[in-house]
Amino acid sequence: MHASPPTDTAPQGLLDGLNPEQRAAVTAAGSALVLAGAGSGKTRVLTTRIAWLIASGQVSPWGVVAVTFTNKAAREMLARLSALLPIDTRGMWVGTFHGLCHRLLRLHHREAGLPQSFQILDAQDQLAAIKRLLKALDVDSERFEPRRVQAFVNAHKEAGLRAPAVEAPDPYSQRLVELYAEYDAQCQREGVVDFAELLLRAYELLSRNALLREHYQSRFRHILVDEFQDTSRLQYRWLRLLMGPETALFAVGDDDQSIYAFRGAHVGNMAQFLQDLGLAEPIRLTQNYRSQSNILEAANAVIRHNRQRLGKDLWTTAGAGEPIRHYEAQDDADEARFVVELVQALHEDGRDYRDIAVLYRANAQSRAIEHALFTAGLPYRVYGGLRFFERAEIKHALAYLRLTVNPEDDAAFLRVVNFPARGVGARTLEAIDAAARARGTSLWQAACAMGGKNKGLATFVALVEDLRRATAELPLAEAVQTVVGGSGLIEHYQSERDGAERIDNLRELANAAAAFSVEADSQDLAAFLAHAALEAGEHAAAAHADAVQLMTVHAAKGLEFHTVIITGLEEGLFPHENALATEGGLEEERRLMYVAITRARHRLYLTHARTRMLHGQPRYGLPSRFLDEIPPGLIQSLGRTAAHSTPVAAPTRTQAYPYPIGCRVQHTRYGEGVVMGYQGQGAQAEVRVSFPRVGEKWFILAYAKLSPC
DNA sequence: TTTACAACTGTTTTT
DNA sequence: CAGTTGTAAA
Repeated sequence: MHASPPTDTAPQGLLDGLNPEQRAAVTAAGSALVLAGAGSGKTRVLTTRIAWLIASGQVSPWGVVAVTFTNKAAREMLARLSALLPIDTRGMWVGTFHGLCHRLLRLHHREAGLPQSFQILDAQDQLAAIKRLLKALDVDSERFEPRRVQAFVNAHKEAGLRAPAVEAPDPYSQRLVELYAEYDAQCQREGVVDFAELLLRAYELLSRNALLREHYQSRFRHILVDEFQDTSRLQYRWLRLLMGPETALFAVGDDDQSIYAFRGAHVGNMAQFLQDLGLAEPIRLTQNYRSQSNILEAANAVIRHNRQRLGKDLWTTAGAGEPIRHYEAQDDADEARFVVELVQALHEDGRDYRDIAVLYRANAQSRAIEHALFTAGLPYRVYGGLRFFERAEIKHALAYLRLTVNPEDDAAFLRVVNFPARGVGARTLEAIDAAARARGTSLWQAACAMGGKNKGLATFVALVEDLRRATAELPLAEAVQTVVGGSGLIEHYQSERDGAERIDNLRELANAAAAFSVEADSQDLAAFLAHAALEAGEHAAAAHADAVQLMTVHAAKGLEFHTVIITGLEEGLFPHENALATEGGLEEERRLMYVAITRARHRLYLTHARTRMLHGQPRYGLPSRFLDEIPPGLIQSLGRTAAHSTPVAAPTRTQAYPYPIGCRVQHTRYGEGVVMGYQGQGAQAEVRVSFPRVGEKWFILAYAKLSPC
């Protein structure tokens, strides 16, 4: 069980190639805080330290906890670790906060007051559960918007507060607190747990159960945390609970990359940590191994505008590199066209598509760029958006699966009791609900009791029982296949216009289950369902294909690319207007910009559009202040002409429309109006005109008798 | 009960 | 503009 005694050579070899600061961090005795700038080799330090601790016999793999922020980072850490050391990493506690808390709760579900096969609600499920609750309690969902209730519940759980502990100064908050309590009661009844609950429940489990706490405290000798600046107060308190007198906490973070305050991240944890453990100074890693110095200087210059920081400047031995290039686009379509032409030009120079990332502040911005790349025939891959396990058809299939594990799962029941439609409508549902309420049972039990009354309902009950029986003894992948096949979902989507992709996804679900059972060495359906909720599924198609990478700045954190294009640099968009209204919002937006810039190794392009379509309306934005914060000497401006001098004519290029947007035109019937936009090509092309009295109208360009004024 | 369509509304970032 | 919600008709 214990690691072999230290050998002189093995641990030393691990330190080869590290700079003095990195080495100090890896070998630090006891607890330490590492302030690791972007591209300073933070992940390497973290994994090397674990390897070094194990190889030098200071700890066994069994005594290590490593917490990361994303599943991807956890996987990467395990992969690097097993490359450094010949150990079996499967028993190690490496994962996200949510993943580790989930593990803890599964192991000790009884002590945590949860049923053995408790299920996890993702954000979508949680919202649905709240809507259902509001309806059941007959709450005016205009006054108590479901999203707001959800935010209220999550914010307080993340602060470690249960409903009775929440202060409610006014009647409105009082009602919210009541709803919080009701929501928790409903979850408890149904045996489900939301994301925030995973953390809070795990925290409470350890804080209330001294025996359990002491067990883990003496077991875990080294706790390592990645992206420490993104931990919440509760997460930090959880870590502290896990620490015994002999436990060392090694936290790596960068306050300049703290971009999740909106979700409860508390940068103050870094200072708190120093204070709690009596540490004087963090270990600073400031040498950057990623970017050319022009890029680094731009990043340093931007982040220097923030007041709230621990302070550090990145440096590099790399050369200045190319200037940063800035393009001012006419509108979002022009911006997208610039991206297309740039990608084509870079590719002709021999650059792989996968080396190029297009970043944006908000997901909605991807559409225009995707459209342009698609029509130009360029390969691209979009990160984020709807993930595999979040797709409606997958959630339906998962609901059937959940019912085979636990038919009392009301949320799953409601999701599929009438999907595909089998004649169980609102009325029947009301009756089931009333019966369940009267007898204090789950919807499923009520449905079973009144089975014969409604033919569709009886079919459904029989179906779920059949599936349950049929899958009881099957290995995971086959069970999934059986349920998907028996659910009738495939037949349903076959009759739908664009159901083909959905059917493909349903088939893919069985593959995902097979992959899971190999990877996790488990045939447990409940575990697979938890995996689906916790890891919404990167596993999208062709991760390794050569394609331009499209993602939000948030999603780009931790990644790096040869070339980065940051789009939408307009006031109101980046920095986002909503952020400007909140305390400290601007500084967080600036950190976001800092993260975006530091993703680039060699080339950085910045674009902004003078007008951008938003909610179907044009919007005018001034260039982002972040552009002004970059020293002018580092930036080269690309004029419109320069961009268009690229010989490749993008096939996306909007055809010549007769009147520019904003042009005043005369219509024979409605009089004078203003051209707002166009749609379609050739003979079907339509024009949208806004008239003072009648509002906006669409006309077929070829027929509308318009003349310029 | 289901379907079709009109009206309305809201849009930051996510484990 | 798109996704959701509500109302009317089949």
